[in-house]
Amino acid sequence: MQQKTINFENCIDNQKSVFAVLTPEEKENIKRHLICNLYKKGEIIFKEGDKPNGLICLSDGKVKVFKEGVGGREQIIRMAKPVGFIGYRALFAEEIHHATAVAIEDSATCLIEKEIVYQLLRSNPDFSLSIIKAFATELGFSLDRTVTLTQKHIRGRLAESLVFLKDTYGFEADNATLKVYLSREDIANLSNMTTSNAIRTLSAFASEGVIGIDGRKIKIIDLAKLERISDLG
Amino acid sequence: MQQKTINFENCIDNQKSVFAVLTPEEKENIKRHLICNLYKKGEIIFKEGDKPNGLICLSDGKVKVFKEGVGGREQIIRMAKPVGFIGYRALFAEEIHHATAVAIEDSATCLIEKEIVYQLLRSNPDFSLSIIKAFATELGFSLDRTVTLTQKHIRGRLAESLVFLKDTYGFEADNATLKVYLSREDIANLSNMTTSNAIRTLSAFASEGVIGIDGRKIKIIDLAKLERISDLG
DNA sequence: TTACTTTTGTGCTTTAAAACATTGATGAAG
DNA sequence: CTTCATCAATGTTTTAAAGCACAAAAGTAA
Repeated sequence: MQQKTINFENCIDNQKSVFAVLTPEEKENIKRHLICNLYKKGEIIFKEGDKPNGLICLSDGKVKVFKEGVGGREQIIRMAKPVGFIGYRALFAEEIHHATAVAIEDSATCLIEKEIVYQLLRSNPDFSLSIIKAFATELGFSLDRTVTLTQKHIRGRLAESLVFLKDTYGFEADNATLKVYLSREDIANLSNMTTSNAIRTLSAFASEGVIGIDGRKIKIIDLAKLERISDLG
Repeated sequence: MQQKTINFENCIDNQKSVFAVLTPEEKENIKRHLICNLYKKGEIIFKEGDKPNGLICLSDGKVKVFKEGVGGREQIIRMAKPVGFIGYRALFAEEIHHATAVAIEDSATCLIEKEIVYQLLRSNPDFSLSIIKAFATELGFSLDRTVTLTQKHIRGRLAESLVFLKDTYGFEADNATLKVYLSREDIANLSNMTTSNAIRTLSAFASEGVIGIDGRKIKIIDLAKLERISDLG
């Protein structure tokens, strides 16, 4: 257990989340029942086969969610940031988890029990509507991704991943360095390629002046060119 | 316009659909407002960029839904059968369509206007819940598919597609012939491969005695073996 | 029918990406 | 500081799948 102070309530009060449509009373009720957890970098939050027992909100940190594929090869299907949710698909499908969530840096989560979530869905139509919209949007991303992961070539896929990481986590203060530090293997698993190819292609991008590399620090030097590589496929 | 008589109400009364939770009055109200359409084989029902104006139910026929990828290559993301819905993702995400739906045989659809759908979502929590569950399940399929399409080899992907077609459309009276007749190109677009490779691999399966081919008629001879090929990747 | 287009089937070539092997960094643990 | 382990980098080989070219078959329309 860490000593760091985390504002767990940020999950509920965030104006962009599905909770924005809740009444103050509903929010208070959730807050009273939050079950919060801390995870160290590398720790598993849930894994394939686990039964979901509530809606997990990532309050602080970063999390990768991946599926095991053929021969144990993992495909990263989501990168979560605060304040976002993880594991909700299995919860609402009433299935066991089909993916594994691992903290890629020290992280904090809050869990809202299943019963409370369903109670809200039944009592607040706006909440249901925002969940439906969130799922429909997410499904759109997933389908887009299926097409790009299968059709783009290595350079296109890697470029797309880098742009995706930028969009998700943004830049450090220098306005160029990606605010997320992944291993080459994770970058490969996100982009559907082998680790060697991720390394090779990152080097290629660096020597072309599109990005800068310093260990796990990746600096985007020419975003327009990176986007062009991504779009060309 | 065809003369064939279609029972359009099957969309609403189907016990397995999301409408099963509606009251008789709600169902009657929908039925009064149904907008029905007939499409000939090959006709477009909606295309990428169109604005959805309601929930489309496929009442009769078969429909493929695909996205245009790199270089215009199409990836089939859904195969719809009666009684199922198409185009609902864009509707609920409040986006334009990100995919195109084409009838692969003469088909009939009913459209439930957007306003009526949203009115139901607001008034009937069970309806919302079943929509949420449907989306969560669908997202699960999509994520599974992303992994198999990217990680399995050609034989595995094709075998998976054939099993998928069997699960979706079932068999003819002989209990072996797939009850759907796709071009080799469509089979390829479903399985993320080129047409030549689909043809080649189908021939290979046939000569191995796993399937039988007679034009577009595909007979599954050894389902267990086909599933094994699919699982091995 | 005939002509024309589309679809299917094959063989051959090329290429992108995986697999493998090895070495050099980097970093944590004793 | 040294040792061990993980991670990154790079070159080489192998292979799966795409690309291409062409011929045969099957639909489709005039």
